[in-house]
Amino acid sequence: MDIAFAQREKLHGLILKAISDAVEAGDLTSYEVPEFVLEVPKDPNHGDFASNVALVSAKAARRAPRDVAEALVKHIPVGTFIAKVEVAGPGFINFFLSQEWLGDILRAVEMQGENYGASNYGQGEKVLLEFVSANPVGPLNVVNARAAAVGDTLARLMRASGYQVGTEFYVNDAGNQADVFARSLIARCHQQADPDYPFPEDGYPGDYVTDLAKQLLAERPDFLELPEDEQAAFCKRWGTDQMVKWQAEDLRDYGVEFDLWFRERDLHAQGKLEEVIAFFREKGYLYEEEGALWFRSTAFGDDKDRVLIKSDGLYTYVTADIAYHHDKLKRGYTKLIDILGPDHHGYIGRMKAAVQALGHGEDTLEVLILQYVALLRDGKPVKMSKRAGEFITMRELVDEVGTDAARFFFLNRSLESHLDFDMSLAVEQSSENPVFYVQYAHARICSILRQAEEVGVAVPTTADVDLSLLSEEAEVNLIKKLGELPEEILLATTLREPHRIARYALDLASTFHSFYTHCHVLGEEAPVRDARLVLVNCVLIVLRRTLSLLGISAPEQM
RNA sequence: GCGCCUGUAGCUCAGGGGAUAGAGCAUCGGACUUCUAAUCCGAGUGCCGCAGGUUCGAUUCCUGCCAGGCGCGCCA
Repeated sequence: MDIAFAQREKLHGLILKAISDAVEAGDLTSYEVPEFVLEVPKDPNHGDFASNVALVSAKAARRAPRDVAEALVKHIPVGTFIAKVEVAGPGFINFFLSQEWLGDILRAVEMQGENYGASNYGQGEKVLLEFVSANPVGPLNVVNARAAAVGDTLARLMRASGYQVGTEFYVNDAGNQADVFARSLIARCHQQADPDYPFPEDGYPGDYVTDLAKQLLAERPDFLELPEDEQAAFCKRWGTDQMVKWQAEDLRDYGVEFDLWFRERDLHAQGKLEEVIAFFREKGYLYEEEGALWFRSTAFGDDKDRVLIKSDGLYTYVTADIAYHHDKLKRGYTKLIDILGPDHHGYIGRMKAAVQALGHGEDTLEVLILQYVALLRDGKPVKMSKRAGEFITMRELVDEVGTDAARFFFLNRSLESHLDFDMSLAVEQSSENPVFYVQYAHARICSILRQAEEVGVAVPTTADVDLSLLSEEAEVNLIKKLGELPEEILLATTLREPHRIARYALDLASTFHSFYTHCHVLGEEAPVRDARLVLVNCVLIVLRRTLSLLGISAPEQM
C-alpha cells in the first residue's frame, strides 16, 4: 500500500467518523453522505489535503456548506497525525498534516526504489494493448510515432499498476493493399531492366519500393523469369516481411518493442475467419444480400450492417479483424485496448458490435482515438503528399530530433489534442527543450552524488538521518511532490492519460531545480548534508522511475 | 446530411463540478569567486468560441449554434 493512498484512506475514515459523531452529538441531522473528494490543493495555503465533503453534503444535510464544515471540524481530532484543520472558502475543509508524513514519503521511495508508485490495482487482469498496426506497405509515419509512444508508455503504466499486459502490432499482410504493394514492387523490378515498364496507377510511389526491388533482384536474380502468379505471391510475402522488419527496427530504435507481431495471413492460413463465420451463422447473426454475406452488427449498436464476404467471394478486412479480436479473447485477455488514428473512428461501432456478438461485454473492447500530428518547420506546415510519396517518416523525425525529444513531445500532450510538432523548435532550441530540463535535473543529482563519493561521503538511509531537518520550504515542496507520483501513475493508467506522467516529470524537475538553487547539499554541516543526501537520492530514484515510464533516457552527465 | 476530435494568455498547451483559471515559449528586469546558469527569482497579459440549461457552485456536465481538423466503401 503506498503512502498517499494510506493518508487519504485515513482522512476519509476520519471524515466519515466525524459525520457520525456530529450526528450523535446533535450538531447535524442524519443524512445520506454523498460521494466526496479529498484532493491535494493547488495552493499550499489550503493545506496538504482538502475536502469538499461539506459542500456536497449541504443539500442532504439541509444546512449551509460552511455550517456543515464547522460542525464536522469540531469532531475531527487534532494530534499526532493532523496538525491543523480549518474551514475555508465556500466550505472546504483543509487538513494540515504533521511533519511525520513527509518522512513516510521518503521511506516509501527508499523502500520501493525503482518500483515506487507501483500498485496491484489491476489485480493481474490480462489486458491486450494493440497499437500502431500500420500496413506493411511503407515506412511508419508521424502518427504511428505518436501511437507508438503513447501505447508503449500506457503499457508500462498498466504493468506498474498490476495489470498483465500484452502488446501487439497487427500486420495487414493479406489484404488488398498488400496486393497493390506487391504489384508496385514487381513493376519496380521490371523497371530495373526496362525503364518504360508501366507502373500501376494506384501503386506506392516511394523510393523505398525501388530500393526494395534492387534488393530483391540481388537476392533472387531469377525473379523476373518466374511465372506471374509466383512473382505476385513472392512479392506479397517477401515484400511485406521486409517492411515489417524495417518497421520493427525503427520502433526498436525508438524504444518500442512488441510482445507479438500478429500476421493477418496466419489467421487466413489457420481458418480463423471461417471459424468466426461459422459461429456467427450458428447464432443467426448473418444474412445474404446482393451476393454478399452480411453481419447484422446493428443488432449490437452499430449504425449499419457490415459485409463479411464480398460478392466476389473474398473476405473484407472486417472479417479478419473480428477473427483477430476473437483470437485475442481466446488467448485469455479480458480487456482489449486498441489505439487508432482519427481516420478509424468509424471502426469503433463495428468492432464493439463484433466483440459483443462473440459473447463478451460491451466494455471488453476499448478504443482510444489519437488525433493528427501536424509537422511544422519554422512555424510553417511541412508539406506532405502521400500520393507523391513525399512525407516525413517516423525514422526521419527521430533522426532529426532524437528519440527522447520525440517521445517527450508526443507524451506531453493529451491523446485528443491535435498536435503541432515544430521540428525546428525541438532541434534548434534544444537547450530550451523540456525533455532536457528533466534530464538536467537527473544529471545534476548524479553530479552531487559523484562528488560526495569522491570525498568519501556515502549516501545515508532514512534511518540514519534526522528527517526533521528537511524543513525549508523548498525541501518540503520537493518531498510532497515525490509523494504525488503513485496517484499520478494510477490516474494516468485508469484514465488512459499518459501525458500526466510527462507533466509530472516537468513538475518534479522544476521543484528540484528550485531546491537546488535554494539549498546546498555538500558543504553543509554533516546532519543537514546527510538529510539532504537522502532527499536528493530519493528524487533521483523518482526521476529515473518517471523517465523509464516515458521510455526516455536518464543521462548521468550533460 | 451524419459521426469523431478541437476552440483557454501573442504562440504551443494543462486544467478528473469547486477557492484568485495555470505552465512552457516569446517579451522585460534581476541572480554565477560556492554541489553543472541546459538553472533560479521577479513582472505583464485572458468576453475560458457564442447562447441557453442542470447545480449551492460550470472553463469542466447537457442542448443548440459558430469556427477549424478528420472520417462516413463489398479499401485497411
